Amino acid sequence: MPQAAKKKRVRQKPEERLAEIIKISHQMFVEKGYEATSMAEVANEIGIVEGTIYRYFKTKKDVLLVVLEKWYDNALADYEQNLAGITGVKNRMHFMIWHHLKVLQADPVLCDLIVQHVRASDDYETTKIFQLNKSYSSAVDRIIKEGIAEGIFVEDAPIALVRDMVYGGVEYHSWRYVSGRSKRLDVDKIANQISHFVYKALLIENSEPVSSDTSNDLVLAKLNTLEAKIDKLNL
Amino acid sequence: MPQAAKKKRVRQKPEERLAEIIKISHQMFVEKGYEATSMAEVANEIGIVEGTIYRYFKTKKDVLLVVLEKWYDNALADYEQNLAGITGVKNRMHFMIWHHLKVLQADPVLCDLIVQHVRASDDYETTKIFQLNKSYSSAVDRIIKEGIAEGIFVEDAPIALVRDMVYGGVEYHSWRYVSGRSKRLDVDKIANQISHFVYKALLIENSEPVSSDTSNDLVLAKLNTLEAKIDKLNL
Amino acid sequence: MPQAAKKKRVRQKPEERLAEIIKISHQMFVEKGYEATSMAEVANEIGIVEGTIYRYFKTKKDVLLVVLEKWYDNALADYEQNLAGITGVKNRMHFMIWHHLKVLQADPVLCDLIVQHVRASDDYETTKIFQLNKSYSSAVDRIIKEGIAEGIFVEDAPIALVRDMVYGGVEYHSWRYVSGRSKRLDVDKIANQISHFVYKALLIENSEPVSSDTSNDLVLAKLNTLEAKIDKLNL
Amino acid sequence: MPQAAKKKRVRQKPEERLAEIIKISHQMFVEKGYEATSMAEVANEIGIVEGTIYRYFKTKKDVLLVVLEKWYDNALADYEQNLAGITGVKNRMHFMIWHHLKVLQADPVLCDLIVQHVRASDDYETTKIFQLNKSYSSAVDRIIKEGIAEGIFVEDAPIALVRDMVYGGVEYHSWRYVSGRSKRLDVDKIANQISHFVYKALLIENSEPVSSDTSNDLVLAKLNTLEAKIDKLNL
DNA sequence: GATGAATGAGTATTCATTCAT
DNA sequence: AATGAATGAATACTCATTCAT
Repeated sequence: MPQAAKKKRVRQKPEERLAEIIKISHQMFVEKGYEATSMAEVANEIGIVEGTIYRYFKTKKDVLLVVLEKWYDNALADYEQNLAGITGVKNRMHFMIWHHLKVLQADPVLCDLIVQHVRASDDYETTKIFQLNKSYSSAVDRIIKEGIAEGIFVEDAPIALVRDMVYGGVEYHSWRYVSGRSKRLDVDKIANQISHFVYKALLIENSEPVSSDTSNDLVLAKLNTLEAKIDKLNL
Repeated sequence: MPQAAKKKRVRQKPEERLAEIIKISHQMFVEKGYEATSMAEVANEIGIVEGTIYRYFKTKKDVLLVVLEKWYDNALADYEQNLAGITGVKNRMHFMIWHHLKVLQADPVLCDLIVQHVRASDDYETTKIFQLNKSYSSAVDRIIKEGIAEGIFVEDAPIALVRDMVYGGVEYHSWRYVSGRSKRLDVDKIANQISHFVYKALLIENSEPVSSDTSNDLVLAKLNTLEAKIDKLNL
Repeated sequence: MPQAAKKKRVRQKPEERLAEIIKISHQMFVEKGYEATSMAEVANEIGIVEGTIYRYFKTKKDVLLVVLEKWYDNALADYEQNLAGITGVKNRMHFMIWHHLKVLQADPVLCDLIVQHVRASDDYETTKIFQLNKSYSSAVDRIIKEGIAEGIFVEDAPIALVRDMVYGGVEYHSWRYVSGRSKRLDVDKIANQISHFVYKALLIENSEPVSSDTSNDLVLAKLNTLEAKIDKLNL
Repeated sequence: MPQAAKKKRVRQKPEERLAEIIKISHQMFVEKGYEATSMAEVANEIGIVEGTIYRYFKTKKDVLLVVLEKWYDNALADYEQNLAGITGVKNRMHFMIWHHLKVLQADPVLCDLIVQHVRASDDYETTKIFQLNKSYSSAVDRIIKEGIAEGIFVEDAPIALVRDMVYGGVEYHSWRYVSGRSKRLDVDKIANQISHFVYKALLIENSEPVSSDTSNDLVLAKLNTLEAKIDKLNL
């Protein structure tokens, strides 16, 4: 078909143009998938021309990378802060899992893009996403170590394995949801189940009741503190 | 002019040709991935022309499907039998997990192909692979139900979730290995860890040494001690 | 997909096999069109193998040619005879047109195949179909010449043109029907219209009333009277 | 190694490139037919690559469609105007037929392409060509109705049939010429013949010298004469 | 800084026909 | 006589990327 009407040429600041490319690419990658999205379509949607995108990005994959980085960065923006504000191993563990589920629920497609196109590539470890992911997943390690330090988790807790089971389980479950195999993704319920499950599995065998309030650990900690103080008083 | 020697027409039994196509495709899919493998390459590798492949398969994706089916079928060939020969919930659970890890360890790339190209497709549920997978994963359900029936697992064990965590965890862990992020895949160790982990998480709290209603007692004991101390102070 | 169950090998007399190939090809050409019908499909439908067809035919086009010949031959089988049994220029003309319409109505697709694949080819004039068609269309010429000889058609009747308009008109009209642009193909009505149209156009201007059966009666009555008188003379 | 000189990237105005593609495609379609013309050949002839064509056209068939539209549009450009300038039913009818013949004579192959590839397709009625053709053939209807209104054509003139015979006849005749079966296409002569033929066939019988209800009378008159002569004999 | 026309290297798939068995 | 496995050449269409303007 012959050409359609010429689009108006809108000149924009580089940062805005860049932001626009990222935004539209993000949208289209999510809607149609990475491979099914052609640069021409992206350009057309923005109202610019393919060549222009290549002034900002060396490669289509670069666009994807930046899109994913931006999104990931944003998704984890307040994660650490929020996590820092939560006390108690169980609470923190619960929040971690809950947060991961939330992220997956909000943007399952992007997660998939990371899995398929970033994590699989050879230079994954050089990407910013790898860094983000590392710091993200390190939280699991920290929390478990906290539990160990507090004496509620077994000393030989298989940290890496727990991480794998938490993330793997969440991803696997979410995938069932994303692919339509599961009807609903009840984030709160699943988060509870998983955290409870993991918590229980890590507990020192006779250290504590598994069920009980999530505040059990807190209570113990407080009690210990209290005891110490009282001891001092007694001296 | 480059070489253009006429290829000798080699006639082969259909089963052999078919097997050959499946074998070479399998290899190349594993080595280069599905998309990066062109039918021309496969044909060339075998020493036939593309058209010949299309006498045996309607479509490239069909080739993939059959390759995966064949492999999967084979991988699960004696699984049920072996599982049937194992007694004890813990042992059975361990075997189930160990077996899955073994399969993934042997052919992680094919697993990936299933995830990426079969599980993702709309007609997944009509594939033989779906059936295989279903019967495969149903083993998890059965084992957990056995545990419940035997009175060692909690009545409200989140079966689906456990399944997700087991498979998800195994896949995630294996993926780290496959992608080279993890050095070794110690199947036995991991199988032990996971099965232990899951087993413990599912145990009825005071039914076995694993759990602990004793923890409650501890708190109570602590509180009693504390109370006594406070009482002393008050004197 | 791998091979399905082997078909039983049925050995047949060459003539039967040939007839079968022609029959099935005929059917499939009509149903799916020439290009859309593959030799493999034809063979499969018969229960034989591609190679076998090529023992009977040199080429796919040869199959088509024979199919069309056989059909055409058959369609015109009793045409000449029937035509010979009809007297009167007008009646003969009407029959000729009516017959052509009937043929087109019965097998419009085959006619189309002739137009598209046979008539268009360079060696058309060497085909049997050309011969058949020639003898077929020569009937038009003969009838018109009869009309001229009888003194009812103008001496300079443009015979070739009439032939073109008759066949062209019929084909064009039928095509509208075949392609669904026209609802019904009322063979009798159209045959009447065309023959009437042509007849009138060819009539010597003041030789005879075109319409009216009433005029016929008058003439007949007159002729009868005349005959009686002549008979009397002969006495 | 054969020549592999890098092609110089020649940039051209879109309209020119488009025109070029249409022009060359037109030529090659005419020379080799639609199916036998590959996009690669067209591109090569122009000196561009296939991909470039696909910047201007979505599909090979689109190219054909535009080629045909352009040509048809052009062919009919001044038809209506010229027709409007001609008075008299007979003259107008003659011009209509003559014009159609002229078009066919000038580009018989393209007509064939329309017949084979456009008119046959399901979405024919959505094409511009359909519109053009419709308005084109409606001229026949109008002219015949004029004749009826003027009282020179029979009231019940089978308009649709006439249209079929005119177009069908012209096409059929032209086809004989195109396919080399007819030596010459004497447009003027044929146009005269057809228009005369049609005109005469449509005339009210005794409205003009052409027709004749008078013919009946003439016969009767002759018969009367004859009778008189016989009567004389009887005396 | 931007444009957008042009590139070029794919890629799956089809099918009439051949020929070794 | 038949088989049917194998051929091989063709073809429309895609798209990330480049570069002349």
